[in-house]
Amino acid sequence: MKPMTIGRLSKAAGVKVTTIRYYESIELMGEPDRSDSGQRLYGAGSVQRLSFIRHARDLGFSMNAIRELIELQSDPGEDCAVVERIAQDQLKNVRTRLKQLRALERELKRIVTGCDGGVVETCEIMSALNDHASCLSQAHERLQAM
Amino acid sequence: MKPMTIGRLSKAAGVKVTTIRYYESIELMGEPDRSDSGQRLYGAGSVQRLSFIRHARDLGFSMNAIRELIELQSDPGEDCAVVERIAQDQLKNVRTRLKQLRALERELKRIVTGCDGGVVETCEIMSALNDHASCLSQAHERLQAM
DNA sequence: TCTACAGTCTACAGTCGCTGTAGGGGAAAG
DNA sequence: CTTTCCCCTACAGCGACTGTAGACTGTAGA
Repeated sequence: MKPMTIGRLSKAAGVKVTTIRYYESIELMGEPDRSDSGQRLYGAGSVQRLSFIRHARDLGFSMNAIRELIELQSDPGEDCAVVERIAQDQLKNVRTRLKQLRALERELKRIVTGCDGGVVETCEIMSALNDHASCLSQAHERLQAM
Repeated sequence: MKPMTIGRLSKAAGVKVTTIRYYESIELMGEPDRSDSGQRLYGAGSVQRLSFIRHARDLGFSMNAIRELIELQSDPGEDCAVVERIAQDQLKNVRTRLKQLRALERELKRIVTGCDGGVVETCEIMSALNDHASCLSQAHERLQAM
């Protein structure tokens, strides 16, 4: 039950010290108590919250989504349809991204396979990059991070 | 054969004006000629180079990889093994990411399916985020953009 | 008690690949 | 000539952190 320093919290929750301070700065974590010398002191609740954040990040949720989820957590009586909506949205994002990446993989494989040695001038990969209006770019599906 | 302004180049290559200027600033495009009033003037070669960059970006290559590829282009006699290596690396990146995303999708689907209405307090999604040391986080495969 | 070293603090810059904004000047069309 | 668009520079901002600098604190061994 004794409070822990940021380093111990970091180990307990598997989140880097700098990241914890960052979460505090964007108000995802509340301001912790401080020791006389100004060091942050955390209780067990902080481990719980950080773990929650980490799990959600592991599942690809954005910070905004996580913020929403945390707010919902403090409203335990609320209908969980909102939670489900957020999770469904995330699942949709992942599936969209999967589709893009699969197209990417096909195209890259095709291009790489076309190369059978030689010099840069005649390299099929280079030609593909130069000339080929690939299905990807035609579809205007620019690669973007999630 | 007459030179074009940045706006025309933008349309010809399918790359935004601001992005072209950005590419110039990071020295991916050389400095173009200028009109008397200081407007950038481009020739056909610039369309070619921008298309190259765009195709490569569409395939998810990083700017650094593209920079390497462009340097290789000006060395047409070089062995294209380097080109192949870069492309293979990219394919490997894509496949790694695909694996991560597929794991993500499975996990998200599992979690979402567990929720069958009710209030936030008892919501299975929330419990999963709170308590579940998911296979994803165990594997320390943090989601990261490509 | 001294010393060494690990941990903590703040504040700010950098990452990537752009995008957006502010505040101006120049060029083409009616 | 006026309107409307295009172009210019310079800089801030995005997301989700990470890294750096320089100072202070806490702890363990000699």
